[in-house]
Amino acid sequence: MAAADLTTHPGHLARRLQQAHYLLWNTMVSEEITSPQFAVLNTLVAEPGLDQRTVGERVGLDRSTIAEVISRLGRRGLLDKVRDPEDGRRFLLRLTDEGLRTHRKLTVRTARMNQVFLAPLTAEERTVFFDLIRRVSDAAEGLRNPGESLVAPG
Amino acid sequence: MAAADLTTHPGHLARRLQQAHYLLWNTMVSEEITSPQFAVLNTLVAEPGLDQRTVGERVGLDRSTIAEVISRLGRRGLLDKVRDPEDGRRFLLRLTDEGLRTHRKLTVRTARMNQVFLAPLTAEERTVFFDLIRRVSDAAEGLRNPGESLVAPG
DNA sequence: GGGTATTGTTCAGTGCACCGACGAATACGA
DNA sequence: TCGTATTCGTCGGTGCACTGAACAATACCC
Repeated sequence: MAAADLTTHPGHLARRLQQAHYLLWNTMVSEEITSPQFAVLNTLVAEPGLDQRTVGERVGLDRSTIAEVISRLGRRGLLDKVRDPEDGRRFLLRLTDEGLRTHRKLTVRTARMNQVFLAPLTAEERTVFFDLIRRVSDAAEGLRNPGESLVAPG
Repeated sequence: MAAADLTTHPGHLARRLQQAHYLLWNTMVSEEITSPQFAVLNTLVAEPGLDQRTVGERVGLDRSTIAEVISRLGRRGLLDKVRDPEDGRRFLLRLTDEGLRTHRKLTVRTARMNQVFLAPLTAEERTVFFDLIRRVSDAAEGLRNPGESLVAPG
């Protein structure tokens, strides 16, 4: 059987896109704080006091991964975890002052980086770019829990 | 400072897209062979006897990562490494019969998976989707080695 | 109120992905 | 030809990402 052309394989393209982003992030935004870590900071700016699982849901990370990311942010002193007094299973998360400062600083740099990253595209193309990726991702995500947002199951 | 909207951040979208793909791959293609591993098999079908670094270049992986991927494929008996008699630094890579069989089987499944993954998009949208992602990735990759493919430096 | 189910977190295991440093082999230049 | 530079592969370290299993706390139902 002949070899396939990887440039028409969305998975391959998705990986390359993420690598390209990773690279640019490292040079233009931060070598310490990663993009997923920034996503967590950003979520906690919008909604302070969320529990760990919900933060993971917001940024699209599973339980194990979000636990590690949060542990790193905690070690760096960017957020605090406290047990929820109303539900002993949860930890409530809140940014420290240092965490807020870091978020503010990185927000500026991230905006600059996105400009560079998207520079090859026109304004209309960027809109299409976002729309197409979101539609594909959402559809695949929907295949994960069949019937999740449909009528109540049997 | 207000929190940013992650749905307009290409890095966040790229990560989500790759996760969605990873998920679908796992359920529709293989739980043992991953997408990067398939990319390596595919490259060696097209160009048997490549050395490790070149394979990495073809699929977009750095030396460390490609070494691990190839080591796993070797452990599974899907490829062989032999020292290049003409250049003792290199290992030449070649698929085993088992590797060829695996590639053939996964090629079929991968095509099916891509159909499902891209189902939300029309034929024209898929073309645009590929084009936009490639342009952004290529441009970012180009920022990595400034002047690499330009006129001779200095 | 007590047993069962669910939920939040953690842990172990696997795999991708990067960087920087190292050793071995080769290529090049004085 | 000899020394330096480059190149290929490896190794150690960090971080993301998933699964499955374990554990504790809570919720629910008889």
